[in-house]
Amino acid sequence: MDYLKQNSIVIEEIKDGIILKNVWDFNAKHIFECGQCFRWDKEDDDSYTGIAFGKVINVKSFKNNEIKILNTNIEDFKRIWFEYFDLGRDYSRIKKVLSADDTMKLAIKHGEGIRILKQDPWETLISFIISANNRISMIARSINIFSQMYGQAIIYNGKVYHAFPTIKDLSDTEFSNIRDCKAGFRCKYIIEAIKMIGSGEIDLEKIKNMETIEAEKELKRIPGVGSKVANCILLFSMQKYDTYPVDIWMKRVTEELFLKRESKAGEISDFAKEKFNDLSGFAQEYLFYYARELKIGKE
DNA sequence: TTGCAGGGGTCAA
DNA sequence: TTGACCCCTGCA
Repeated sequence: MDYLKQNSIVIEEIKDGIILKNVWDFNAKHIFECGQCFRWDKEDDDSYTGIAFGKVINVKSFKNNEIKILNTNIEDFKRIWFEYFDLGRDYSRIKKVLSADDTMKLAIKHGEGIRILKQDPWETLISFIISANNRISMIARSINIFSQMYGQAIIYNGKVYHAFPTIKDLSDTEFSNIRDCKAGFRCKYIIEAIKMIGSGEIDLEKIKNMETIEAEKELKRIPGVGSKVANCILLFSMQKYDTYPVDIWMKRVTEELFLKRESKAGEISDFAKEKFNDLSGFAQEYLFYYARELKIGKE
């Protein structure tokens, strides 16, 4: 099953942006705070301003299934944001299937508006290398500094933002001051990753077209990329929904809600594969958000 | 004020 | 299987 659906979204152009109507299963807070992305900041009006694919936009979701996106137009929506927000997928159906399990039903209730973004694989790779044994606020900060150092400046509302640097932006860089981005021991991994992608030794587009198992193996050739980071890249930027990234939170929540015992990382991903199959990635996101909201497993 | 644990893992021994 | 690893925050 592919869970795709006929799109019934109505697009209306307004001054500085667009309004989308008939958008189901979309909650900005759930989407931007479920751990999949690091470049979206909450504003005072509960909207989120973020940077992706070299653009800055502001997104606000409303209870009546309307979404307002500022600093964009219909053309960019069709070209970039429709796919980025995975608007062609029927999350209602996914939730219905997963809700056959009572525990999942409860978790989904907390994050009912989660959607898995289709992010840029290159940016996702570097971002999740930085995420290893790190805190969210620190990860976001490092990515921001890294972007300021090497990425293109974008002005929006009188404020300067920086696009995540493309591999081209980095081609002649020395990286003598890479440590300024405060990524600590991960800096050496970042440099190695840049070299491997830049030289073509690793081809992310090719990996995206591989089967999940092969793709994970290939990603793990990059230093700083282990199982968890590889699975995040696969899920958040390569549409491999049969993945179940296991970090400390997923270990806690899976043990507490399903396995009812201590277990190893391998056991947890085996369990997920068995139980959720090709919806593992979606289940993972609902559970992750639920676990963090309720601090499950953390005494 | 200082000191120490620990955080959305990975690597090397 | 285990400890080190940058950097920073929270808390004693």
